[in-house]
Amino acid sequence: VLDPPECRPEDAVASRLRCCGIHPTAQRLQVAALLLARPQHLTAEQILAALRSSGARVSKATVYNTLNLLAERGVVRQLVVDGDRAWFDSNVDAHFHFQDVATGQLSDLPMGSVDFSRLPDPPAGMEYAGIDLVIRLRRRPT
Amino acid sequence: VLDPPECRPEDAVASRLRCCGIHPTAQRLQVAALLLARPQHLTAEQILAALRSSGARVSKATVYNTLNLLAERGVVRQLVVDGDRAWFDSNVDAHFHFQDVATGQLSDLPMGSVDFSRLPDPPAGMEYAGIDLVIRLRRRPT
DNA sequence: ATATGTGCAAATCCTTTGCATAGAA
DNA sequence: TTCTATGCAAAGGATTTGCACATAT
Repeated sequence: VLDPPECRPEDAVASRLRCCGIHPTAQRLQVAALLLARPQHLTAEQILAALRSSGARVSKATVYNTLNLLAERGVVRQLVVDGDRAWFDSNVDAHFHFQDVATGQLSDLPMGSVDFSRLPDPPAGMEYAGIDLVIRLRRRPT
Repeated sequence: VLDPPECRPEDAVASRLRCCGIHPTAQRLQVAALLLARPQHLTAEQILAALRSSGARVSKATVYNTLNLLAERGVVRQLVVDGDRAWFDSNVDAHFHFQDVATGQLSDLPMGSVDFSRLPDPPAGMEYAGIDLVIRLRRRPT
């Protein structure tokens, strides 16, 4: 992945937003910086709570707006693994997930731990837009 | 898959429910018969609408209750492919899905069209509870 | 000025729940 | 009876939306 030339390397997050044509406002920077801080999966609610407890002044609407915008531009990835809520993943590279069915907890599959020896051709006139693989886990009975 | 011995082959749907310990009431039979009629993916809302337009007397709550019950007992399978709504799949055998990202439409992957040459070991103390694979599709640009 | 963000609260949408009634054993 | 299922309407929770205000260029 190459950085576009117009990308000046000042603040990493800010420039990453600018690169995608996202105006880096205070709230957007806070949301993005929090989520992108490390590989993780967070819900909108978790992000809102974390920002507020760290003293940030952000509204719920802005958190949602921002996360949707970031996901749309490919800065983060939105995951749908259960019907309850959306998870936002700071890792946009191709990777898959475990989910503990009891707790809902998500974790990344180890890199390279999945390999397809066969995948279907897309139906006529269609092309792949992505592959979502979720391995559901339960506690092993003793 | 063997039919339990106490399963008399009268009405197929009714006995399938009884086999799972589900009391086959009128509404449950209607919901199950509609969904199980053929391999398909339907939402609760679609099922409710279809039943009502065919003259059935069912409430939304009962449709949800019934679908949850059927899913719990393994008669149907609940799919979570987008955050908007749950889909219920009449096919409970292991299989995967295409989803058209534009329309949300689901379809089954051709049987045997996916093969894993490598899958991760479950984390310590955990075991596989299932694998959900969704291949997102978009219209191919011309 | 003029475009764009932001916040708040209300609105939506899907799904669940509480409770009184209807039905089955 | 006694237990279970149903219907209705209200509740719930996540997400979106409308609109006035604040902000940045």
